[in-house]
Amino acid sequence: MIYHHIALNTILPPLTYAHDTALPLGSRVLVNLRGKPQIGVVWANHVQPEIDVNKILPILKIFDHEPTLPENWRELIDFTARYYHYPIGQTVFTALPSLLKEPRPIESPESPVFYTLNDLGKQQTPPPKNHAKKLQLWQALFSGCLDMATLKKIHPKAIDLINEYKKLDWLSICTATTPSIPPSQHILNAEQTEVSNTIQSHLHEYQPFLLHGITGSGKTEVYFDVMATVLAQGKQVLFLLPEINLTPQLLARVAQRFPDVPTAVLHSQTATGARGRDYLRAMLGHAKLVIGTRLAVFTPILDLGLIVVDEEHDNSFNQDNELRYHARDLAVWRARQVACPIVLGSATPSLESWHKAQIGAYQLLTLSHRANAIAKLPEIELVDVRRMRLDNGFSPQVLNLLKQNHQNGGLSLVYLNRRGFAPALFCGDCGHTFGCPNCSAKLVLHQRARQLRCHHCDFRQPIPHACEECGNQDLTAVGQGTQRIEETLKNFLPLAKIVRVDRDSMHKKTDWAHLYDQIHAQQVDILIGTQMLAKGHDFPNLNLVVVLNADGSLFSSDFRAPERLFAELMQVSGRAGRAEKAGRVLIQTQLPEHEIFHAIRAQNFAQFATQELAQREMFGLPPFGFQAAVRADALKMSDAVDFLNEIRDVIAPMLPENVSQMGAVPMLMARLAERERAQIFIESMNRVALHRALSLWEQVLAQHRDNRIRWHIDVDCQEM
DNA sequence: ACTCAACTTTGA
DNA sequence: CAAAGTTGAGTT
Repeated sequence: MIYHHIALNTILPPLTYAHDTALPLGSRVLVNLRGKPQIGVVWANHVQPEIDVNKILPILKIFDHEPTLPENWRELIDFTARYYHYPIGQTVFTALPSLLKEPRPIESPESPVFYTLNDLGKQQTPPPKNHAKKLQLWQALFSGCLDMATLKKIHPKAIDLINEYKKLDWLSICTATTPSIPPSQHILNAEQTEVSNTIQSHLHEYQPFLLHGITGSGKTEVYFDVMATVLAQGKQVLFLLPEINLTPQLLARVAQRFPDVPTAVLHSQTATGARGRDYLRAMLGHAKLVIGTRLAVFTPILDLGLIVVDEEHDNSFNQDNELRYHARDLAVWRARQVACPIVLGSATPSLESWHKAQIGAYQLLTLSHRANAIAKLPEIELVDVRRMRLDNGFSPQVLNLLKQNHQNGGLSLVYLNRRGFAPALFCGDCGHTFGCPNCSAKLVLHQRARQLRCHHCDFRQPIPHACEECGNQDLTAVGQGTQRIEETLKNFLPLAKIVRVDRDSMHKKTDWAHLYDQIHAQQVDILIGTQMLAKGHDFPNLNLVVVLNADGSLFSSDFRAPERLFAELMQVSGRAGRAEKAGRVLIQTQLPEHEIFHAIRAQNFAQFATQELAQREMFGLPPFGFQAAVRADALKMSDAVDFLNEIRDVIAPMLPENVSQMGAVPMLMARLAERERAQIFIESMNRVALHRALSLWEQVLAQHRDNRIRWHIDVDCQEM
């Protein structure tokens, strides 16, 4: 009997099961767990059983005929589980697409077949010119080796023609091919060429690059130029991007630049079947280009030659529930594992990556000019609103400019990172504000839906007519949300076509396509939007950006708040002036003297980063020190706090040197979904020591089980 | 003797 | 974690 460790979807380490032969590691199997059949993955074989061999159950079913999950993927999972202090089995299950978690065999995708004209075929007369598509197809077969999907794109009846040519014995058929990469239509400028060449001189080794390129500097063209080389060598490329919203745009560009490259797309909204299929295509090496959001970092890839992480500073790469991982950091680990280059690109890099570039761990590459030579960086002006009477959140100056720009036929963007109508409802008599019953957040007024809503737990209630406390009927909406801004502007500029873009107005993919059509047809005068609109979108005519109420976050106690604000403001400013029209940016602020605005006005990331890193170094904060949070939640805050402090005191005497533990404190968002949350920070200048301390916490937490309290560990936590 | 929910243990 | 086992107060 051979004993195996099988990774299962539990918090337990892989469990022991028996089979009469040794099964290959990474096989999918079916085993009984507590009498119920469950899918598992073979994690080790020939193991010495640690429990009574009579209790060991047989493996019920082996999905042989299926390709096994490769060794480097299993190493990635092992590392992820270890680094983020999360059970292996559950890590496996977050890394697998649902198709592979189903207890039935999967048909692995057929090796794609490629067609090309053989010598006999090439001697034939091409189809006549009046059959344009037929001729195109013939030419494609003459010069390249293509699969059916690509051929169908050229000519919808490709199947019939191929069968006809096959009968005539004009074709040769091959099963593996390096895709043909047509030469780029786009000519890189000197700076882009230099950056691309630098990356390409490190193609077969582990080398992380931090590509710092200002907005509109053409980072994507650089990625594509390097990708072309890697793909032409037959190697695969993993391309990560922060949001699903951005995939269609990128895919369109990919389809144009790499029409013949088989591509896999992996994000949470790709359908189960398609995602499973693309996962396998990447794993078997059929898909050469693998594009996706953070979860795509777990895709097994047969022959990885390059990783690109676009907008590497973006927080969407961080998963903040269940398995709390950072896809950018795991991507760097993968690059090292397979010895390939990785390009982290951003206009406002994370201070972690910037610091690594400063100390030489990453190679810094810079794009300092806009790719479109006519496009100028926008001018950024601050509007000091401290002593100003604002009209529904607008300074007179800003309203004037919006009016002017509309009259001149320009496109404006009003940016406000707050959706809804107003962020709070306020009683003029007693000062009562309406809070969420489940969270420590104010309810946001949604005028059109006639509701108060909590943006954290989605609690909803109809708008009350009177104050809960004093019965006063005079309730006022305080502050601005995108809906209110929309209303104000519609009154102010009744002839302007105004479109609001936020989570409440954009539900479907088609909404985005529609918006793009409208903008390109110049049917929009003013866009009002949140973050959603600021990220990565390209609106050529946009020449005025207005930022309302920029500095709320500077009062926050989260040490990353300035970093986020800087990135946010650069991001949204960068939307302006992408084409020939010069761009102008106005930022309304209460804190015009704040240090951060010097760097913002100068649009100088390096200056900002230097300032900010000096601060971080002084306090031993990341990236100089390493930290993790242990969080607990309970019905009562005091239970959560006491629980954490109790465990801290148990650990204190065994704590490794140079690790420090703070006291437990309520989280910034202290109440969420009817539970109260506390956290304790564990910090060290030494990563290994920090992990030893965390393993200790894991052990002690497991011993102190208390079912009123739920807890988790968050390594390199991004939210306070 | 029996029921049900709260609490504890266990999984191979 | 989630399911099955254990316990014990409260019925019948």
